Amino acid sequence: MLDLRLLRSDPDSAANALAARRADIEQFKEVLRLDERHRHLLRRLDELRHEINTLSGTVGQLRSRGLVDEAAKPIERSRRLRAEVKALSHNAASQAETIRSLLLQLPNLPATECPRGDGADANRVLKVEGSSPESYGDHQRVPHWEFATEKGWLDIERATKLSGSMFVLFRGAGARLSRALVLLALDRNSDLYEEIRPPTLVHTETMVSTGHLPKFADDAYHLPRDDLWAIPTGEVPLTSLCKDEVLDEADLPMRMMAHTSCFRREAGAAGRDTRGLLRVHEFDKVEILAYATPAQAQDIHQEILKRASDVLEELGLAYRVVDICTGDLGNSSARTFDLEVYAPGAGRWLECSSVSWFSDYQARRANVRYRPSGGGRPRLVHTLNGSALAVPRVWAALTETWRNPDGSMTVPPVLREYMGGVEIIGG
RNA sequence: GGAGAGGUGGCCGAGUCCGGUUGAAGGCGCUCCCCUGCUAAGGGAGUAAGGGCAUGACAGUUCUUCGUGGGUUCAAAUCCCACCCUCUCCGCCA
Repeated sequence: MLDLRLLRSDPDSAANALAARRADIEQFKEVLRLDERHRHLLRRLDELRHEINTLSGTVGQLRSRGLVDEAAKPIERSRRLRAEVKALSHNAASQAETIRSLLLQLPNLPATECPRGDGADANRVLKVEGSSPESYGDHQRVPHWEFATEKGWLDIERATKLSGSMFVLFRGAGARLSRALVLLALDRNSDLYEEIRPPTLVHTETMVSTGHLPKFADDAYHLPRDDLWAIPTGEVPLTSLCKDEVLDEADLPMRMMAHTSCFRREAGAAGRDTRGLLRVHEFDKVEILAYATPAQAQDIHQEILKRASDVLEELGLAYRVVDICTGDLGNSSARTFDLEVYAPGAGRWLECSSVSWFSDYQARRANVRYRPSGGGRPRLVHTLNGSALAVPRVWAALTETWRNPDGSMTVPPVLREYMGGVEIIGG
């Protein structure tokens, strides 16, 4: 959520920033208009309440001195004022609600460094690491959905039988490989990031805090009977972990990681990227996330990016870093670097991590604050996160990249300790 | 799911029966100052959040908030209703 006072004090730059990401400017202007009226009403209410408070003080004093008759007049006046307050405060409350719901729909302001542009075409590739797409052998250019099923590592047909299309099932060495990737990602970050195993079902409010609701309700699974939502990412519970808390500045940055299932309805994506593991409804992911002071935020952003890309490097995968432009930025983000891993069999770059800086947009919704070391008012933290490793797409790129001419797969050295020391699978 | 107890400021904890100068005693923590050669101990002062108005800044002023929402009243932490959450016991269950 954006800071209303900031919008008020500099509406033009806010409007420009929002326009850069193609947000609804009319909605933004409506917020400002309503806010103006709302504040006017608040002022009037304050005056009325002040008078009521004064009058009841008077009544109390008169009565304590036994002057009951003298109290009749202020009581009568106060009673009339109360009626007025009731009527007006009803209006004020509904105004505030409208303002909030409009505000919740407005996306974050993109960072000034964020490349301008209307869509994915304007995203900027910052760097490319590892083998070039042309350098792979024919044996690596086989898509995973062809050989992995054959090898018994992946069983999409049966997963579909259980849960429908776009659900997948790993088995045998494939399942173990999935688990190995999770363990690797956790181990590589356990030096600084506290491991957390959060709930995967959360309240509506928790989903609102990260910005996944109210705008993107269609993308998430909802259990109406208990009004719980299946998290689309570990970012959701981690961001709200310290909801309504005031942290000490000395505790920042506060780093956390979580391995969870992630659930996505992928509404509107039906028929797109549906082969194999390219786009699935449920997947495992290790998320890393930090609360930081505004001053620490940029360093942490780079730190998360480095950690996420280091794992890909260790796995011997080619990847690139993409600086997401304003028009393609996620709703809550001020700046995002996507990591895309190259899958030679699928023949394309697969987005496997979005490393984002949310400024105070999520923290304002979740109300996560810190008290500055020098004292003073609590301030909102900044939130940052990224996938340390999202299993399916990395699994896909990995099995394709490390595929041998005989159809077996060499287990990358870093994964062997998690694979029972095995060097080759499917031989 | 049943019975009981409880939800108060950064934390602990009074106040709730008998509504009024209590935004809230006391303590802890924290900040500043004093004292002590250092440390330990001691003394003093300050210290909730959010919003409106106003301001160059500091100060100021006012409103709201004692789990949440509603009600009664001139006046609610305190009375009434509903709901949520926590704890203990019982039941059920991996």
